[in-house]
Amino acid sequence: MRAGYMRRLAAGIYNYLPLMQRVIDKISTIVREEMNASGAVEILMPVIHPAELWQKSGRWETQGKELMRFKDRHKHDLVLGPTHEEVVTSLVAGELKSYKQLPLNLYQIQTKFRDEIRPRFGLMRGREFIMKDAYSFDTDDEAHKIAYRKMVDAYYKVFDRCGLPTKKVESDTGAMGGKAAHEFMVLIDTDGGECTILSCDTCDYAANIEKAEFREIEPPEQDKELKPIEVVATPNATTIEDVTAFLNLPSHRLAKTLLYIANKKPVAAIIRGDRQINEIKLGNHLGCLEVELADNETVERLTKAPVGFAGPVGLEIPIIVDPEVAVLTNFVTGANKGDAHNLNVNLDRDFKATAVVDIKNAPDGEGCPRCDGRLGASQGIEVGNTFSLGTKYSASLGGKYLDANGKEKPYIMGSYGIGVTRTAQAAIEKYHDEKGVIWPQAIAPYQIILSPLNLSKDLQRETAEKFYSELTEAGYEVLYDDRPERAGVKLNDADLIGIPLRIAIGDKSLANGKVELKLRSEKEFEAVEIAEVGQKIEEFLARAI
RNA sequence: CGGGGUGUGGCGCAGUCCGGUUAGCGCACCUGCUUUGGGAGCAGGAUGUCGGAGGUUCAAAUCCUCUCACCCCGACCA
Repeated sequence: MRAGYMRRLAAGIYNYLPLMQRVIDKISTIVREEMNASGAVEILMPVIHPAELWQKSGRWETQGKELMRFKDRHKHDLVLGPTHEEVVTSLVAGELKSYKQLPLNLYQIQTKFRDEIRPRFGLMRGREFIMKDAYSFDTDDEAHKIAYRKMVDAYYKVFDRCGLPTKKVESDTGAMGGKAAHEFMVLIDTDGGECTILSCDTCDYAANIEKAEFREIEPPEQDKELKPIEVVATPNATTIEDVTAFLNLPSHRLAKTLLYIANKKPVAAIIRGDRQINEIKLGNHLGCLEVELADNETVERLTKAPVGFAGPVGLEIPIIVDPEVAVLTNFVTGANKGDAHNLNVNLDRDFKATAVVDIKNAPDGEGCPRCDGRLGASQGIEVGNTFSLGTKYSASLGGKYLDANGKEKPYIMGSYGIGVTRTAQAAIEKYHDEKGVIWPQAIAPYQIILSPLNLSKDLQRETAEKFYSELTEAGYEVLYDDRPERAGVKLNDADLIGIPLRIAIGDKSLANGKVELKLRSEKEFEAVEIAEVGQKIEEFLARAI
């Protein structure tokens, strides 16, 4: 980053320079305070994990290539920890034997590793990042709910204190497993978000697009009577746009057939032409973590037609149909023949569905699944997540306690993450202008930047030095720009690094016994009598984000 | 994983097609003088295994082979 906060060392791996280190420290402190207040206890676990733990939980396989693996000199498989469910469970399994020792919540703040397929967006998706991870252990679901609630409350407080109001949304559990999950999203107006969320305009339903459901919708206006199937020539029309244009039909009267490879077997997914496939929903239905679009060769082998003309009629592989398609009549599909489509296709009469399940992204503007409201899409950055894990890890890693009746039971667990470096990045993304960053004061590296505009003038230098010692004495964090640079350089740099309050000391105001206070978030400065600066600082900072 | 691209002082680039003096330029850096309220001017100076290995050649940043690293796009198209 240009402002001197960090430097890239390798793809997705960064050095944090002094300013960023202070920001990380501020965020960590807030996180620590709120975690401690919620009753969680800080520990520190190793970065390197033995592969056995990951093999026991099954994530050695399911985490796939994202897991950083290596071997030591004895050829033992080791892992650089991306998260610590396995380690914490095995730790607690050795310590906790009685229900009297529960509930328990352990957390740590530490560097994590994920070998992202494609690191990008700086700290958004790095291969190495700092995360706070907490793990709760409870006797039963009721107790777990209380622990979960506490974490959620603590998360709202953490992000509010950081100046980043968040929205809690439902999310997919992914490779983490377990029962339910939420993500904490910072909403971004511009297009800086890394994922799309849908939220209801009436109730508090909100979900990641990976997970979002919506109310069943009415089928579009269409024929009541089933017409016989008809093959039409559609030369070179391989995309939905081509076919709608060629046949002069709306795209929602078309059904697109996508061929996937799931667990090494082909499967067809059929959704309306105007919808987008949701591979996570499809994968969840099929019971696998990753589904992959079939390559062109496979498509041609299965459909006996070039890519672009796939259809369900005559396909001899499992066919998953989206409910929106199931209610269509006389729709259009590929004909499994080059340059041809089928008209008037109907489910059940012309082909059988292996399953009818929701496998599409929830479209913008559709009905909320919980109330009469409408869903709207917005961009967000995920800064925290919470998972109800059930007994997935405790059962596989021997995490058991004795209950009041002397019976052995696995703990009910939860896992809770806050991306510390990503929170910093989210703040930058949310609060910046063309000149640079505008930090919320709670996580700014310094509260005040002191900028004497010409250090070669004795009066300016002496005034600045006096301010620096007095303000520091008074408990403010002050960055003193004592570089012998020109005024323009210093003022631009001050804007760039985004310290909330700037005190400029220059001849113009100093001649009247004044210095200039300016908030980074505001346009105008105010010349203030030197004697009144202390009081004015309070007023200014109270106004800042 | 597929496609494209780039590696040359600290940073950004030119030179490569068509091999041939001492490998240039801008910014940054150092010294001096002037300047000093929104990214200063002049003068002088330092800085390079041309990503790496091998090869062709009298001669390689330049041609050939291999390799490494990084960046961008795609992998939500049927």
